[in-house]
This record gives sequence, C-alpha cells and structure tokens, in this order.
Amino acid sequence: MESPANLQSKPTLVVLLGPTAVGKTEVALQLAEYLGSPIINADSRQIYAGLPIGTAAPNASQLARAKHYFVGMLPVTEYYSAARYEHEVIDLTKELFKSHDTLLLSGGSMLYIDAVCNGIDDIPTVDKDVRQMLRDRLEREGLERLTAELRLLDPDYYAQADLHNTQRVVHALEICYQTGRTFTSFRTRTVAQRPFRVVKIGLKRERADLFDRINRRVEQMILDGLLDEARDMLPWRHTNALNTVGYKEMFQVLDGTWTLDFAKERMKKNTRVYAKKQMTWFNRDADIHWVHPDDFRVEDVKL
RNA sequence: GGUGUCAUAGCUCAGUUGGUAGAGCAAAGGACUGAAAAUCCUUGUGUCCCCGGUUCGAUUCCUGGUGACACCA
Repeated sequence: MESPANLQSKPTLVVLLGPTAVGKTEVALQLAEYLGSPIINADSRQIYAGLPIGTAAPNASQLARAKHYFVGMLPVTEYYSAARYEHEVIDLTKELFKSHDTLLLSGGSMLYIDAVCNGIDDIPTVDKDVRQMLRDRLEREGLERLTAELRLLDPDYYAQADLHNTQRVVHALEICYQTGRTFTSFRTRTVAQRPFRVVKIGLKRERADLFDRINRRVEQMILDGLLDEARDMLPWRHTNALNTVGYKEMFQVLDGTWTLDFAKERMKKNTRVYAKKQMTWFNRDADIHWVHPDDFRVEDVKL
C-alpha cells in the first residue's frame, strides 16, 4: 500500500474508454473542460491524417473546445505501432504533468491504452528488409513452412503461439532473424511503473442501443462523404492505416465490385463486430469504472 | 378453378434408399505485447408446414389440408 501522502503527490491519468460509437467524444470534451486537461487520443486510426469521416474523429468545433493530441497528425504512409504510441504518449505526459495534475486519455484502442498504462515489452523495431524478406517467403513458401521454422528458432514461442495467426508467426520470425535471439527472450511482460495513477472510466450501453447507434452513424458517414474520402485515399489503399472498417468496404464500391448499399451493410456488420471485440477486451479489465453515457456527470468522477 | 413443383436453423439451401439432420451466410463467445478499426480461434435441438394413415419407428412413403411459386384455363 502506498501512503496517502504518496497518493496525493502522484498526478492522475484519467482514461476514458468504451466501444466505438458509444459516445466517447462528447463525454471526453466535458471531462477535459472539467479537469482543465487536453485530450490525448487513444484511437489507433484517428491518429492518421485524412480520415476524419471514417474514423469519426472530432470535428472542428469539438477540436476547438479542448487541445487534442494524436488526432490527424500522421500520414497514412507512416509506420506506426503501439510501442511508438507508448513512447510518444509517455513523453508527452512528462511535459504536460508539469502544468497539470490530471490528464485525460480517451479512445477505444485497448492495446494502445494498455501500452500507456502498463508498458509494452522492449522489442526492436523490424527493419524494412527483414520484413520484406519474410513477406516474400510467406507468399512463396506458405505459413506452414514458416511455423516449422519458428519451431526450430523459438520452441518456447512455438509452443504457446497461435500458429494460424500469420501476423504473430511472421513477427516472431522477424525478431529472431533480425536479432539472432528468440522472440521469447524479449517477451518479459514486465509491468511498467508509471509516475502517475490511472483511473479508468468505461462507457457502456445496452447492445441493441449501441448497435442502433452504429447503424445510424454509418448512414451519416456516407451522407458526410465517406466515399469521397476513401477515393482520395485510393493510392494508399494497401497501407495498414487503410486496412480499416469503412475504407475496406468503400474501396470495393470504388472498384465496382460492391454496390453502395451492400457496402453499407457490411460496414455496419464489421463495425458491430469491432465493438464486440472491444467489449471482450474491456471485460477482463477489472479496474474499469463503468457508466452509461447518459448518466455521466463530471462531478461524480472520483480521482 | 385445373395441373405441377416446393415447404428443413434468423436467411439461402443440402440431406436422410424410413432409424429425428448439416453447409454457407447471419449471430454468439473467446484470444490478443511493434499491423490492434489489425490478425486469429471456438460454437449448429431445429415443432424438418399442419391433421391423419402405413410402419416397431415417419422429417423421409401415402391421403387430406394450408401456404408459396410456375404453367394451363
């Protein structure tokens, strides 16, 4: 147990989270105004520039209500990761805590939030060449050959990895090749000690209610010009940033393979699936204080 | 009105030479450490349209209904 004095002396990071379309943006603004804090975005796709409609990023008037960080600041062509996000956010909080007792982080990307709250293992960033080499080999030789190789290079990880998950298998091999060490040796899963306390507030709605909001928001995105936004991004459609609900479906429309109506329904479905995946992750985090957005009162927030 | 075809999971359909059934999609649950709005895993009991008949046993065969579709009047 920490002494009360220590608790007092530590600044606080308030984390506002919840599934997509639950109503985070408005609550975040109220909280930011109440706490006198900027908003540090924790939505992995809102970070990119040029995707305001499809990622439901805050609009101009919302951006004017509070200083926002990590919104629309990264070209879609740029490589990004949870680890880089962790470092950048931690650096930012070091600066901001000099003038704030409390900061607000808001978003729905659990891996990013977890990286900030608990840290992420220090694993080298993979070189372009190594990545390309393994991508080529994956294409030519297939996943089975690579998993067989992983068994030799890192038997421990092989034993516990999801061997059907191409991303995981390839990444483990990338690290083995690049470093000459096992991927496992980097996976210490040490929980970082942070110089701030974390208070997590989760926004939650009845599933039917949330799904209804998702469906309506998709319709609105289309009216707002999502198709044109996707058209502008066509040259970068194969980047990771655009491997994203909303854009994937719009690209099919632009290719002429799907009708807009069909794409809209797929987009709704994929967004619902995404919201469910978010909830699955949230459910195992016992530190989250849940509240319905309609019942949220900033005065009730206990710090 | 007549003839024919069809009726099976939320949807589209397969199947059972008579021993109560299974695919795709949808849906639900889960995993997750440098791609995370990504990637991956798991899950199928349903009056087999209804009443009766034949049969040890009918979702399957038969009579009669009901509904849908097609063709003929």
